[in-house]
Amino acid sequence: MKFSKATDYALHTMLMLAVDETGKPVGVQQLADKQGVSPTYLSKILTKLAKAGMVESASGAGGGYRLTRRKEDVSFLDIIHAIEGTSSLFDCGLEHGEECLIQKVMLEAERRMEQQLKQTKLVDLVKEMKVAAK
Amino acid sequence: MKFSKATDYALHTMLMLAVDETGKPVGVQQLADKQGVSPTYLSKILTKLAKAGMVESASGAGGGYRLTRRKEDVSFLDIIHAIEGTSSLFDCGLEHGEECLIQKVMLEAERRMEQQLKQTKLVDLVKEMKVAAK
DNA sequence: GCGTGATTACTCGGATACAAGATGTCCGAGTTTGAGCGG
DNA sequence: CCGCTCAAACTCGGACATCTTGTATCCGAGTAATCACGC
Repeated sequence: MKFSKATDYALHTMLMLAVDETGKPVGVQQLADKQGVSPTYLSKILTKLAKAGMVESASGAGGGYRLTRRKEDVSFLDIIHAIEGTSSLFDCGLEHGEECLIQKVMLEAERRMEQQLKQTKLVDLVKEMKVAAK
Repeated sequence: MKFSKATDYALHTMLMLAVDETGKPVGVQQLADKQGVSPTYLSKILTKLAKAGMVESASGAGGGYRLTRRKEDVSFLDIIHAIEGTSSLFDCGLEHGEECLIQKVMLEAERRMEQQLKQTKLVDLVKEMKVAAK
């Protein structure tokens, strides 16, 4: 029960893209270097983000990745769901007739966490970073 | 990023022990049957719960497990921590000078979930079950 | 009736097997940019 | 100066290799209750 490193990379990558102001695509190489990951692996993660429609790729020389959606609209939860999947964290494997009370409690707890992650957008962190940089 | 089945078993097991009124130890065999798990595996989980001090074992014939703490005092979080460990769900592997803003957001989200899990006690479910049984 | 020993019903812990998922690498193929070169 | 070709710099996707973790089983050892037997 831990978030995967892939999620870690994805979040940091998205943040880097959000910080970038140029509008030009950023190369995988560059993104990978800053995080100390191999470019090949990171490109896998980016493929997932692309399939989720959060990012688009430009191939060829000078190519790379760029956000498709506005950074005001991309939440942490979106990114996490793109990498980890959207299924709930807890499954009650038992088949005791009625609905499982334990399951209900767990889902409610999960919902609280997701609520927090959904309301935090990329732009929030970008702003914080600019403030700190002053 | 999912809760393990072991956690599922642990929660259900603890609930069964909490429901039991006799005060006599309940055998692993019996607990395992109700959940469709092998007794050997379940005993492993119970060992963890025992080390966490939530449960005590009585060996020999007629032996089994029994709660040590009052069911008013045992929260979901206690049980989950006993099985999954207490380390946080997210680690920022990067070493970017300052503290990681992403990490902060993730920890806050996790904290929300844990707060919910901490305030839900075994006794709450026991009561609900009794109401439903009427 | 009473102690003593054997049997039975349990838990305990370690060692081991197995499977799945996370992590990471390699390679071949397609695409765009830009430079070089010839007309 | 224009257009063509070619090389370089990229991404894309699949196929592997590896490592860790979760899941599960097996077995030998210890322990308590119960039963049987002999005194």
